[in-house]
Amino acid sequence: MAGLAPRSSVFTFESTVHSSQVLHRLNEQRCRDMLCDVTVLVEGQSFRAHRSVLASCSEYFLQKISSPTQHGAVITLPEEVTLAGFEPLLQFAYTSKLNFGKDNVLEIRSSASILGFRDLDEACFDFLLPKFFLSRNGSAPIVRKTCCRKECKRRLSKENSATDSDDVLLDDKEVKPVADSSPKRDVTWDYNKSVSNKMGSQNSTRSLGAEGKNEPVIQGPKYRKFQLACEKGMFASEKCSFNSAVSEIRNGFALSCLSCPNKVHCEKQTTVDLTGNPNSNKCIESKAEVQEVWKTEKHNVKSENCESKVVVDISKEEKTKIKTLSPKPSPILCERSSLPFCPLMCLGVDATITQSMGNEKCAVNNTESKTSRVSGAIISCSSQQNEIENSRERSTVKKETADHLREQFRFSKDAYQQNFLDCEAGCSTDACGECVQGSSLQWSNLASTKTGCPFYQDFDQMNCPMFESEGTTQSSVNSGEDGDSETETEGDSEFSTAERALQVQLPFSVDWIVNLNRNDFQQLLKQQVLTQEQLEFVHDIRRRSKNRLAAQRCRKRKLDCIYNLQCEINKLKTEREKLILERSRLSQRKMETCHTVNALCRRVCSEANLHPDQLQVLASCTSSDCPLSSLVPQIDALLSQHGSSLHPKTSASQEDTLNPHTDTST
DNA sequence: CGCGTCTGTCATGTT
DNA sequence: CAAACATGACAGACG
Repeated sequence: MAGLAPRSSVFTFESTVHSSQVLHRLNEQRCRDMLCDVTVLVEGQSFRAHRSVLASCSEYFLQKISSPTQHGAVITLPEEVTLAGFEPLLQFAYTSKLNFGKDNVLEIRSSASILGFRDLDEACFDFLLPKFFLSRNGSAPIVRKTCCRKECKRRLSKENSATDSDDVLLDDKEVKPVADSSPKRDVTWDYNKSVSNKMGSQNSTRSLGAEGKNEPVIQGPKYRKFQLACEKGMFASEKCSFNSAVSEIRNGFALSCLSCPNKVHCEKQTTVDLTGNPNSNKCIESKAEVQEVWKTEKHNVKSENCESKVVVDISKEEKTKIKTLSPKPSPILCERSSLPFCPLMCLGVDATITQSMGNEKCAVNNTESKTSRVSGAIISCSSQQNEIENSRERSTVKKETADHLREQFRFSKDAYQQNFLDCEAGCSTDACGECVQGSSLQWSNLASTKTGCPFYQDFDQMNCPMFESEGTTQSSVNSGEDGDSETETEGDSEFSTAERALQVQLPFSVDWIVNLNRNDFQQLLKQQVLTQEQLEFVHDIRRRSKNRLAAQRCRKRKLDCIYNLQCEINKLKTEREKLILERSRLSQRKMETCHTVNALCRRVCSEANLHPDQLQVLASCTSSDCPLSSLVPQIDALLSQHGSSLHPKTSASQEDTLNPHTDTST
C-alpha cells in the first residue's frame, strides 16, 4: 500500500509570515545599524539603511544605487525632500506603515512623489488630503446604514442632501489607521494588510450633524454667547475639521483595535492581518470563545471556499500570542461603526466576503449612494444596478461561507442572534453584514471597552466631540471588564450596566440602544416586547449615556471657550502693548513738534517786532496741546509796558492767556 | 489628609 | 408635550 504513494510527491510549505518577519528583522537591523550599507542625508540628518530595501521601495533609490556613478555609501536627497517627509517614508519602507498627520502629510506626499515610493498611491493622498484640509466647512454627515431597506430609504430621503460618507473598502492595499499612543494626531496607514473591513458610522449622522460641522456652532445659548464673544471659531473648527476628516477616515477605512495600552506593542499588533502577519489578529484576543473558534474556523473556511482567500494560517507564535494576550476584553473597532462588526474579519476572513456582503447590502439599501474608488479601495454603496448584480453573483459563494462562519459564531445567548437575524424584515436571510451584527452585538456586550483601543484614546484626546461622542457612546455602555486604565467609577458603572443588561436579559446590545436615533429607538421598542424592567433599563441607560456624552461635550466646549478666551486675552494684551508704544512714540513726536513751533515763534516775534495786539492774536492761536511758551515772556513784557487794559487777565494765568478758549478779550 | 482634576449622574432649563 | 440637548451642581475616584 505504501508503494501507491509516489515518493516523488512534492509538498510546498508556504509561510505567510515569512515576508513580514523578514521586513521586521530588517527594521530591527536598521535600528541597530546592523548590515546597513547606505547613509541617506536629508536636511543635514543622516539615516542608515539597507540599499536593497531602499531600492526595492523607491525608484529614486533604485536609480541612485544602481547607477554606476553612484556607488557611494552616502545618498544626499534633493532639497525638495524634507526630513518630515522622508522619515515616515523610511519607516514605511521597513514597516509597511506610514505614520502621518495633518502636519506632515503634504511633505510626505511630496517626498514620496519625488522619491518614487512604490506602494504608496497618490490616490490615497488625493483621497485623504481633501478630508484633512477641505472639511473645514464641516464634514459631510455620514449616512447611517441600517439593515432595513425601508429605513435606508427613509433616511436617505431625509438626508438626501447630505453627502454620503462612503464606506471605503480596500482591495489590495488597505488604508488602515492604526493606534498610536502618542498624543500626536497621527494615523498609521497600513498598506500591507489585505483585510478590508467595512466601516460605517452608526451614530455618525447624529454626531456629525450636531457637532461634526463646526463645533463652535453648536447649539446652546450660553455657548453661543461664548462664541459670539470670542468670535474665534477657527481654533475649534480647525480642530474639528481635522477630526472630521479623521472621523471620515475612521468611518471609511478598516480600523483595527488593540487592547494593549502600550504603544509599541500596539503598533506591532494592530492589524487583523489576513496575510498571516504575526502582528495581527488582536481583535479576537478578547474572547476565549473566539480563540477556540479560530482553530476550527480556519479549516472550515479554507475548505469551503478557496476563492474567498481566507488566510487564517497563523503561526504557532501567533497562536501563542493570541492565547497569551490579555484576557481583557478586546475592543473591536468594527463594532464602533455603523456597519456591524464582522467576526469574520477578525477571524481573518478575506475582506472580500464582508465587503461584498456589505456592498450588496448597501447597494440594495442605498440606491442613491455613490460609488467611487480610491486607491483600489471601493467606496461602497454602489448605485449601479449592474454592480449590485455582480456583487450578488460574486458573493454568493462567499455568502455561504459567511453564513457558515456566522453559524460558528453563534454563542450561547441565542436570543441576541435571533433578535437580529429576525430583526428588520427583508434582511434577515441575507448574509449581509447587518445580520452578522448579531454577533457583533454580543461581542460588544461582552467586549467593548473604551480604553482598550489606543486609536480611540488618541482621538479622545483630540477634543472633538465627534469622536468623543462616537467613541464614548460605544465604549461607555458595555465595557465592564476593563479595569486597568479606566477609573473605577467608569469601570464599575459600565460593568454594572453590562451586568444589568444581562440580568434583565435585554434582547439587544446596550450600544445599540444608545446609538439608535429617536425613530429607530422607538421602532425598536415597538418591535420588541419588553418587560417593564427592561423598558426602564433601556430608557435609563439611554438617558444616562446621552447625558454623559452631553456632559463631555459641554466640558470640552468649556475648555475650548476658555482656550479661546485665553487666546483673546493674549491677543488683546499684545495689542495694548503695541498701542502704548505707539502712544509714547506719538507723544515724543508731539513734543518735538512743539519745540520746533516754539522756536519758530520766538524767531518770528523777535524779528518782526510785533505789536502787542498781534502778539495777542498769535497767543490766541496757541493751544493747550502745544502752548507757545516762548511767547509768554514777550507778551508779559508788552503788557507791562502798555498797561493791563489790553489784557487784564494775562497776569492771572498764563495758561488762560495762551488758551484761546478762555481768552475773553477781543 | 487636603486639594485639584476628571468623570458620571442628576436636576433643571432651553430648544 | 415629549425628546434631545446644554449646563450647573454634586459626588466619588484618583494622583
